[in-house]
Amino acid sequence: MQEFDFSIIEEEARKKWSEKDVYKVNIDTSKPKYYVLDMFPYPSGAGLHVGHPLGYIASDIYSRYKRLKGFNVLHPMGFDAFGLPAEQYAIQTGQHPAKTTLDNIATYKKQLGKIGFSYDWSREVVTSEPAYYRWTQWIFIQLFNSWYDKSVEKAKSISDLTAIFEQSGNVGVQAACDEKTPQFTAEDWKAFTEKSQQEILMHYRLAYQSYALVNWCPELGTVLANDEIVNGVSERGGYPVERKKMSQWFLRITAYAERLLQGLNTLEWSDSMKEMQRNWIGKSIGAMVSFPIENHDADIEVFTTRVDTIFGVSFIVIAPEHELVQKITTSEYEEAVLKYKKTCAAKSDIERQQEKAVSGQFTGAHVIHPISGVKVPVFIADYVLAGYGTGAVMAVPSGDQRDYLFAKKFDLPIIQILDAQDEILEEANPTKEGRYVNSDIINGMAYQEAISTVTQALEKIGKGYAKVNFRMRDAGFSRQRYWGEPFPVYYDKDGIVRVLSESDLPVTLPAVENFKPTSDGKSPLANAPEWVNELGEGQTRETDTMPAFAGSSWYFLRYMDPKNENEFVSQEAQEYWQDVDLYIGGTEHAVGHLLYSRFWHKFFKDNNWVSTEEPFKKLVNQGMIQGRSLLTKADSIKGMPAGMHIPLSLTGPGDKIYKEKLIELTKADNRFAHIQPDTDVNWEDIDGKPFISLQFEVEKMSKSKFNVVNPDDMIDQFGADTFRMFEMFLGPIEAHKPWDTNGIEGVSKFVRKIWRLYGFDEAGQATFKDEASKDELKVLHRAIKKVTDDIERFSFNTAVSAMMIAVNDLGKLTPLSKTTLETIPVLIAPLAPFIAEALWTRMGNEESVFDAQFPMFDSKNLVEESILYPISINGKVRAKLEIAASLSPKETEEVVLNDEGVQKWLDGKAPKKVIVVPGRIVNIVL
RNA sequence: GCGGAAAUGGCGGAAUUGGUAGACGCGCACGACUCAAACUCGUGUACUUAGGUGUGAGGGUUCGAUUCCCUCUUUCCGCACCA
Repeated sequence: MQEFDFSIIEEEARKKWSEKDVYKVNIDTSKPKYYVLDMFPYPSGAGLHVGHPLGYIASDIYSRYKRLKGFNVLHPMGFDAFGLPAEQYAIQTGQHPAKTTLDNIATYKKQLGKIGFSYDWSREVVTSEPAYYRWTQWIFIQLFNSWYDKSVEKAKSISDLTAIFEQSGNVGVQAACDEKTPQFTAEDWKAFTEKSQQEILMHYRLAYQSYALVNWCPELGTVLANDEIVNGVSERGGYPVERKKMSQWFLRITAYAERLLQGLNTLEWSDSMKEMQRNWIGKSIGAMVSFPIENHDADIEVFTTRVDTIFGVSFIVIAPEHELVQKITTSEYEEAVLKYKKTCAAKSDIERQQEKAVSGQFTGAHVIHPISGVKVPVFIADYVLAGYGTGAVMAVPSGDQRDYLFAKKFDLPIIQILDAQDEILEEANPTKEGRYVNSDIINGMAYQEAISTVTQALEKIGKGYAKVNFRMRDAGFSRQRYWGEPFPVYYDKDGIVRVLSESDLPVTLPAVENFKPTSDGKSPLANAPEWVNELGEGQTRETDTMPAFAGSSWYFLRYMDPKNENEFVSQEAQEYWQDVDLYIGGTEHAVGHLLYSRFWHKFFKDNNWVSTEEPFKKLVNQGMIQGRSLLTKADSIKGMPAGMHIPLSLTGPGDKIYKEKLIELTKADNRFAHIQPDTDVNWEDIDGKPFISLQFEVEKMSKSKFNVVNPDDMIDQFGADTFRMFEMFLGPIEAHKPWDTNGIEGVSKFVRKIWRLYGFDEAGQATFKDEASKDELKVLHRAIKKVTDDIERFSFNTAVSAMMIAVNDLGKLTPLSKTTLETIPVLIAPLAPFIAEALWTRMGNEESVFDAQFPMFDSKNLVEESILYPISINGKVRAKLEIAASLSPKETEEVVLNDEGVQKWLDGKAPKKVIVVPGRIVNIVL
């Protein structure tokens, strides 16, 4: 009998696949298309650990399955190669990021190759290659040359807009634009200088430049997008972030806010993922209300979702940074207001969030209630955020807890406005129930009526209107970094912003010697003056670069037509491949990449460059594979309450570490250099050899925790098929689960059992019989049904289990029939491609197993007799009993309805379906 | 605080539409092979004294609930003074 050796069959299968170019995919209109996409990785220096391939294995199983089912499957892979780590590494080592990136890509491809993925590598995309990023730059130019027409909810060319301006100015234009855009007539427009015209157009462009408060990270020397900041510090590195006013590029994603929100309803994404995007977009329906300022010719505008509570307003609060603060503060309060503003400015965002104490300052100013005419004081307080709504709120202490606390502290009136509001002596009651009281024109009304009555009253006097507000901000698109796409932009001698023409693309990154930002916050590209000035005539290039999400916002389209030099994707390729049917990746991109991609895709749709409104139909988020760390207990080492991570190799017998090994570790790892083994450590056995005991913990895999498992080691030891199936076998694809190498033996055994079913003789011939027995067919078809169902519903762990059961059962029936032996390889091919190909070849097939047809389940094989049994009650046939397909007939020999069941049934109250088991009910179809 | 997901043996987990709870694997125990061990193979393995009890806790709907509804507890994830 020929022994199973995974290294031989893997080699053999690889050779066959590459000779036959099995994974090459082309447009084929005779077959339905299916597009399976992985979130492409950032090629970091650390390489892959066992957590990374989880999603790739799942997508590979599904695309192989779809292919065997007759679909033309697009399953590409590439690299998201621009980004901060490569640049940080370059600063530290002086190595060019292009080189380290290429090295890392080579490592990744080698690792991915071992696992046996069915990628069509001829379609590989690397975002940092000029042939790719020229199209990223091209898309930027298109965004720059577009505006958003709200009247038709669609992006249009900027030349359409200038035509309108020349005709009739901007009065009738419903555009997504800067709210401070001045109004002008056609005559005004024509009289403007070109520079002024360009400045006005900046208020409309979908890619525009603006001075704005941005998130500046001094440590990284760059601006960060909102989603790159976590808890007030940078996502990468955890450095503090401050607000700074800078000239920056932005993308007008807010124009698409409503469409991005509505589109979510059409997607097969997890609820939590959609909810995260909804929260980020943050739509709230409410009203704008203007409160005229006493003794000033100005109003304070507030946004509120509860305009019905307007008669409960007892004061107004504006953010300390609000632009009216200086203007309205009376001389009496000037000093106090200034002092308060200073204490607020000194606080970082985190401090401001953690600070729960109520604080604020009266400005001395008052506003007039627009309906009741009551005089109301104006305060500043940092619980009102400058960045949301108008940076001002109307305070209703009876209905809002923050307003309530503020009113208590400053001794302001708390007005009950609804009869259902009780207990407002203790806290605010935000109810919408009951009838309004103390509320002028809406007394006695209910919520809905009150809202519309107040809104209409405000509209009539020009002091308010219904308004939808979004929390989402426009996306900052400038980074002061080297390793990113240069903008196809320059400034002419008059300082006017110009984009290059398409024929000038790509704008390639210049060679620089210093990758650090300049001390005044300019991008490292400013260190290459020749490049900056090479256009001549006093023209200078933009030195900022694009953020990491630029290249990843459209890469999935490039895979459709990766070599095209004339278009970013051809019409033909795009019309065939359409969109991504299945997208697999982590949840960390919930509001970054996945939102920006949807935004760009909608922009492309407006221009008819793509044919779908959404890029990713179905999204599956793979969970994290956690590592098992060994660490010291809380009280073992002074100053390390969280415990100290210990490499497994240094532990003694049992879960403990001896003194000499710990000293070894403190010397080898400078993170622990401060530990004094004699004084800081509570040794457990001073008499014999001192040690401290350790505990296991399940946490994220990371080098610093010594809990990383390398997939290469696993594959060398157990083979790729075993590795793939074990990763799936760990649990549901979407769950977080700990890696436990012990369990891999079970899967390894299973692979060897499959091999043994073929009973290979000395000559490598399988032994089989002519006819399949009924038992054999039953086992086989039960497996076909279960594996098919499980793969369809992404339950790959149970699909592996189903195959294990089948192989165990078939093992008892050897020798098997030829039919069975030819079916098995195709059935397991998605899960274990190498052994599948090996067995397929050994059954005498020239072509690859992936050119075969996935086996069809035939229910005839599952039962021996008829599957319908009549049931009679009182001599009358009332129903037919259907045996569940997976049950064998003998299990349903005795069918008895219990008394209550029969009675309910006779009363006509029986459920539509009842399932009966031995001695009980199985499945009654009425 | 708000939103989302979840809680099942010693462990990872299964139960697809409300129908035999604990599949499959690990671990453990016993047996076969072996001088012996490892490997491999086989058998058993939720708890429990017969009876019974069991899917985080309590209640409800149902002939029947791990599954549906209500209340609560805990864990993970996301957002967080959003007016």
